[in-house]
Amino acid sequence: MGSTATTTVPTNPELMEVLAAVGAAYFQDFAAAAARHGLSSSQAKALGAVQESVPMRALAGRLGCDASNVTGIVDRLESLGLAHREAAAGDRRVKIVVITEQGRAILGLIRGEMARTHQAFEAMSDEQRVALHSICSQVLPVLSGRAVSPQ
Amino acid sequence: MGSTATTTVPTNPELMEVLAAVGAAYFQDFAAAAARHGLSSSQAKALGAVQESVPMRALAGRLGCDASNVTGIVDRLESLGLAHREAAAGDRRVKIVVITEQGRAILGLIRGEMARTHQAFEAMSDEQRVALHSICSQVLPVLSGRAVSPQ
DNA sequence: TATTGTTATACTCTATAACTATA
DNA sequence: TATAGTTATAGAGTATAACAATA
Repeated sequence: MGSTATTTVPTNPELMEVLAAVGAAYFQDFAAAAARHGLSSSQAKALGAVQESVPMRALAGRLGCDASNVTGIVDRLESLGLAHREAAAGDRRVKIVVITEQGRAILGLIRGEMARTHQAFEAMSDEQRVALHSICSQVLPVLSGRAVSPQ
Repeated sequence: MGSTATTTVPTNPELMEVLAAVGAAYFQDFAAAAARHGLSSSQAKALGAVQESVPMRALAGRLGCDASNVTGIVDRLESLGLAHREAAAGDRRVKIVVITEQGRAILGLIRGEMARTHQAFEAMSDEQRVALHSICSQVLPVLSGRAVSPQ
């Protein structure tokens, strides 16, 4: 296939539109897969963020929310046996969130069951996969505010 | 530039990771810009979804939420003078949400003030813009469940 | 004094169910 | 009977402020 039609360079608004649509669709697929395992999208997102053990405070940073919210989210993960709190070595104030084996298993299931996402990926050529990954990797530091500051 | 390093084809998990990160960063940029204008991200998303007039029920579909939520969201847009309800011609049950001039202006401001997003786009080459737009457009129908059904 | 985690509070988003007015 | 929109209700996410324990 590969159309040879006019390849006009898309404008910022055009790019924003498709990017927003793809982001929303991806998120819905994620939320639906999480819901099938009894997790809200926030809980599932948190589960993904604790694949490596992390203090409560740092987890709030990763999730982009206030630290007070993390208490409740981790409470629920803990009550479901998907993660637990451990005391930190040096500082008795901090608690470290550690994912359990069951938590890791559920996380793998959720990711594997994002059917539409996998379907979308499988519809892509190798060239497209390489291009998408490269563009996202390049754009991410700027978009997330972790770019090298200008000047 | 353009590295000639090993261009390994990324796996599904690798693609999911960068895509999720880009989507989350984009959404945060959007929510922050909306908040500067006193709108929650849901309200701003709804505002973007009514650029063309749409019945309440259809708006719920576009936002991917239950119809009962739309009442409150449109209530707030209406109280802010950003949209209003109109009676539909043929069916007296349906109400059509219409964006106001002020609503359109605020929407334009919000989109224009997504600084990180624009910064990210401006860091992209024309080739990358074309590739990203084309990939997103191709992938969107599958990801959002509007693909041609197999069989 | 500052920091970590928690609790209390309030607001928004969300889904479910029941209601109304139309069809 | 079915549909569009609303209302009531309850659960979860979120931020702010205040608190206890620790640094």
